[in-house]
Amino acid sequence: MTQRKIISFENIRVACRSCSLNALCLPMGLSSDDIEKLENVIKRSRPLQRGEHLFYSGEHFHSLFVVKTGSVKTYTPSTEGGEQVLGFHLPGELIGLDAINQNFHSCSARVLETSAICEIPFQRLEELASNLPSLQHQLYRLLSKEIVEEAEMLMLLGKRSAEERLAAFLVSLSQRLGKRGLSTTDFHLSMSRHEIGNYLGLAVETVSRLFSRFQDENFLSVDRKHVKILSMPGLETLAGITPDQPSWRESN
Amino acid sequence: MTQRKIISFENIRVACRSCSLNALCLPMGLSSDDIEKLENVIKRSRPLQRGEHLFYSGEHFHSLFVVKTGSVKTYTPSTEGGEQVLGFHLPGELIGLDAINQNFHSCSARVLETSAICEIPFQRLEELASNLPSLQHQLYRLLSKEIVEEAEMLMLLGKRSAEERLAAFLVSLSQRLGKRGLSTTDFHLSMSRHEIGNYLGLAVETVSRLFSRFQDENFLSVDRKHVKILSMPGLETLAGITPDQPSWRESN
DNA sequence: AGATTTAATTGACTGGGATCAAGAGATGCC
DNA sequence: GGCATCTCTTGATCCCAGTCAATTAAATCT
Repeated sequence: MTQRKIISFENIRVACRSCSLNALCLPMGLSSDDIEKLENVIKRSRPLQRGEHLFYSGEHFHSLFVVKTGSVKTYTPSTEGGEQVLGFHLPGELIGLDAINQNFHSCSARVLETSAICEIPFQRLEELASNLPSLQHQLYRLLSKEIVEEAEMLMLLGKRSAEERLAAFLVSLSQRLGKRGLSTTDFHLSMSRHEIGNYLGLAVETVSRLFSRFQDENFLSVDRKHVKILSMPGLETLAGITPDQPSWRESN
Repeated sequence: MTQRKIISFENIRVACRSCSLNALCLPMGLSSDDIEKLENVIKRSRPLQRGEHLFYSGEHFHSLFVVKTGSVKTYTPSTEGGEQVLGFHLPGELIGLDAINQNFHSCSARVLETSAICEIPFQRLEELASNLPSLQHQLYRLLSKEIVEEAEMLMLLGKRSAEERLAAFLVSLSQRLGKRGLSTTDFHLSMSRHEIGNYLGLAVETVSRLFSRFQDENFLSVDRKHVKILSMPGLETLAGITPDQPSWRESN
């Protein structure tokens, strides 16, 4: 079930230039020449199955990872089997940035469904970035973006009600799927109710009850892990989204 | 009260090499030569008074800031006067990393007491980092460190009780003061109860009650903003600190 | 296909912490 | 100095969401 990690017996050369994610992913905004140099550094391994880990908390840090297809959750295992889910990661998202600090991973990363993953040896990336200012800047940006997103999450956990949290989660997920060319109103949840609750600081039962209520109130229809959003404006209102948010929040 | 920002009419050259913080701050681990190059980039302005801002949310990003003396809080102002406090920053800590992402500050930074601040124009820092791999790495590390710290905060807000939150806050503050050569058991809180509560996702009244209770139970004595910790082990227990934490959490 | 385990839903109850309210100190302002 | 404002403390009450418990529905195993 929780098998050991990537055995890269087959390091396929990655072609970022022909990858549909390159507008969202690390190569975002780089020149074609620079992307080519980046490709030489990136490795791709066999697909991982649900339950496999990219890395474990405490493990030595050597690579960052990017989801190519599928989804991944990151979490900090706490003593006594408990855990705190830190995030759910969709295609194009970079994982492992927390590990640069101490050369150890401070969280674990587990695949939620069969997923293809790109691996980026950090030292080689760092060397490359020294010579490519635009890549260096892109890396700073991605680190900074993670900080901003976690800060938004702090706000959610510190100030918002259960209803606002789940609504905000669904709206945010919908937007992220949209950026990847998928439906914003009709999608599949790759994580369990338990994991959603853990992520949002809520009990499973609360999450379940809220799904039922959102359905009763015709904001969405839910069948097991399949969600159809029926009223996005309604959900946004529940999420307490203030439409005065400046446009710079929209990016990537 | 909320005056506009730093008017650097007097850009004193900063001498990081003779600054007592250089073991904690940006220069950490750099060679003396590299620190000298860094000094050429850093500006210092007149001291700021309580209530003045380093920057406001939404403002254009040009510089990072480091607290030299005093303390600063960062927060995201939300609609209707509410706010979420994101952090309290002590000498040697870098502020503004969230702004790299979008070239806008996504939070505001306000001085809690008269403070000296070093300003680091980011573009010049970035250029310098391209040529100094150790500085480049240090920057990645500091960004990563912020991510780890926010993740720890997510855990606190998502899973811990009010008692655990306040105890953890005090233990953490004590440790950070200790690293700066100050007393770990006897210190002054530069922030209000309200700000502590906001930061920890608690009501002011809850914070106040907990201070009283911790005092009744002889874990500490508190007089207004002055705190004396009487039983650090006791507080650590309240904080739910598992002493099995590996040593790599201890750094900086 | 049937047995076992795990995930999800729903109901009943409880409690931690928010909210409301009042009073006591501080601090700032003419 | 004295009035006003803001901060902090303490008490009383309430309610949101957690916990406990039971049922149903899926997924996994053999």
